[in-house]
Amino acid sequence: MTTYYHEYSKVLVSVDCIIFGFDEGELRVLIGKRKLDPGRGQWSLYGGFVRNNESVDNAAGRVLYELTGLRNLYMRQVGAFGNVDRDPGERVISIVYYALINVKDYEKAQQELYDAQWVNINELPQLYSDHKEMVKKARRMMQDKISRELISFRLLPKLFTLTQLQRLYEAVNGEEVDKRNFRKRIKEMDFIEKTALIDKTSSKRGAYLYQFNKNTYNEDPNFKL
Amino acid sequence: MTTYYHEYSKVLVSVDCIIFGFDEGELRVLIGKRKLDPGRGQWSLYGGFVRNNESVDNAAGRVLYELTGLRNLYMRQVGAFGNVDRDPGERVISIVYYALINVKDYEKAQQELYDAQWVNINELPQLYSDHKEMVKKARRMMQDKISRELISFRLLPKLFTLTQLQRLYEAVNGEEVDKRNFRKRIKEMDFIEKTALIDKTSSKRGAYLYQFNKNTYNEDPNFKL
DNA sequence: TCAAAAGTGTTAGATTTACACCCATGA
DNA sequence: TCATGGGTGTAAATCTAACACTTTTGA
Repeated sequence: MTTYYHEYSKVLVSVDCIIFGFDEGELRVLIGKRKLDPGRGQWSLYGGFVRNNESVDNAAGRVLYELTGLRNLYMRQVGAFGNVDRDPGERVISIVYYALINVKDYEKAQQELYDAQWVNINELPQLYSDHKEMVKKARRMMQDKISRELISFRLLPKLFTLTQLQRLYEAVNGEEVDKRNFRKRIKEMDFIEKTALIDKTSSKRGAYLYQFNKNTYNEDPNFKL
Repeated sequence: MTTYYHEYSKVLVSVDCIIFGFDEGELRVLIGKRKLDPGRGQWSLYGGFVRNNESVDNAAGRVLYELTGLRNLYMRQVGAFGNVDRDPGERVISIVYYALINVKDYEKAQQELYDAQWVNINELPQLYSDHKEMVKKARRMMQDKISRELISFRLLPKLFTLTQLQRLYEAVNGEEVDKRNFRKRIKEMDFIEKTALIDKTSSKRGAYLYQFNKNTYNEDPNFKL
């Protein structure tokens, strides 16, 4: 082992993940009860320590995989939280990520295994340490991102109705929008394609199902959901 | 010392700073030749290791102070860079910040002490490790921020001309804008105040000097420079 | 007197917002 | 038959972008 920087002290580094899901018209976050001391039993984000042989991004990917059983989730870094006393146990610098998942891809079994709960982002209980702050920052960054890049499909099933898409948009931004104006904008986006299929789960008449076409979406420079 | 997490391994954490300045119509970054091995002599950002008794933010503030002699600089976190092999010496996770400084506040003596150089952001030489990537990301974040929040005054002298402000705007965004349209927008911003003073350094006729008034600017929700 | 930067308005086009009714269906 | 969610267009208002000439003054 090299020792270039031997005079400097090392510190524990963890990753914490805000897992966003969209269900029943609500933007939700996956949280659980903390399973180790200190703070055992408190509501908390899912996290883990960064290992020697993995990048920080990979550590986050691993934690997400362990929890959800899903690989290659859409995931972005929120930033580092580094106050000296942020963790009551010992000094830990935490690097925070958010991930977007389609709740239907996430198995019940997996959820029960970790005793994970989906909670409406506006109704979060108290969370361990500075996790609430992390969620706040993640939400802001996700809002920003979702309006600039085509990522909403990560939160939706392959096929979705325009009403679902609108509700997602509203849940993310925390404000309602006009149906006609919303649909007018969507109609101009070639990468949101109407299929011939009809969904009847939420109305008697039924609503057309749409899908994203990532090929048609070539980093459209004017994209703005 | 508590030992809650004794089974997990620790790692070196550093901070690296992108210091932005604006001079002669150019957006510039402060870099220097690396003074320690490995990589001694290569162009590099300024950085330092996070100590046990300081938050990560404070570590960045300290590094900035050591280098520039200035306290309470405007500073924002860019994010964590955590690839396993990013530093050729030993594993180091780096947390990156950018800072904005008014080049006139930065003393020559201080600059010579650290052998620091202002370099046009579009003409950077090769930089140590992943520092070039850090600059790229910092620039994108700064662009975003400067158009949403009143921070440009951190890069300008107290008094400035509208042409200077426009050049700053153009240097940050990398594209020219129409003078009349720009000035029209500025005129609507109450927190940019015309003074009675005239600056004659850049033209025979002279240009009015303006100043920012932070009091008038109450987090204007519609701000968009 | 002239070169160089400062300063100043108008208009066409594009974008955004507000707004209300009919449709299809299963219960 | 009726309650429920799905679907559709137009007009006014606002915002954005393009564009050119006059002023001042030191060299």
